[in-house]
Amino acid sequence: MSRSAARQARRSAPRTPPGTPLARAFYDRDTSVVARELLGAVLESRSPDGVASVRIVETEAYVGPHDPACHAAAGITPRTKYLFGPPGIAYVYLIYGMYWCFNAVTREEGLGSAVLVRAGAPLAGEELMMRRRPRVRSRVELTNGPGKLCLALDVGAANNGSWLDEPPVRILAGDSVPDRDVVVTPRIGITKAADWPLRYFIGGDPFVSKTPASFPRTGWPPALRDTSG
DNA sequence: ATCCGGATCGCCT
DNA sequence: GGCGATCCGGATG
Repeated sequence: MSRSAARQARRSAPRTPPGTPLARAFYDRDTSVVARELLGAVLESRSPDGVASVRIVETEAYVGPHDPACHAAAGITPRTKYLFGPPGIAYVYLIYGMYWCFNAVTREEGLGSAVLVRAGAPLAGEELMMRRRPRVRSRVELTNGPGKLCLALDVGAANNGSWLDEPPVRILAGDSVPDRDVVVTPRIGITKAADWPLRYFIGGDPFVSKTPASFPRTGWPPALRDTSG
């Protein structure tokens, strides 16, 4: 192991063992860091129909009231109530009157910041997810978007405000994704703060919702480059 | 491959 | 009255 690799390993010190829920303290940190570190984690939903889970491959950070694209910028409403709740709960909201979007609330209670989970790769319960999305023809359409993900996992209003370390919807530690595989770009589908680079995805993963024709392999954090050696 | 409109609810001006 | 952190189906190069 090289000197820099050893440094790297030490910096990412106490990893949660794969398959165990991420601790509530995991979410009580800078929202962009949480967004980055949720890549590779497992989003799992349990229902009477069975268990379904995905490996998270795409996230976006919505960093608080100073972020014009964040729902927190409009203040507390019945709809955004849980966005302002404690870190480690779900914020699930209805978009376009029709689809649900799933977020993990971050940082301190009352700030109003969260990570949108935009896409995942099926791990368990793929048949169940297919049954929930009968019109889907190809495998990637199952979970390659925030609304699709919620349909496949049956995430909706009932999960709003619930803790993410407890069923029915949990986030579990998964494999760690190396910086060289992480791509950072502006968030998509928004018009305000459209150039803020707060979207994170695993480069080349087929389940990413929209992959640019070419994207920088900047890794993460963008400024960190190993110049030793 | 890309563009467009429709569906439909919460909250804004 | 309008605009979304979207998805789907249909029309068009």
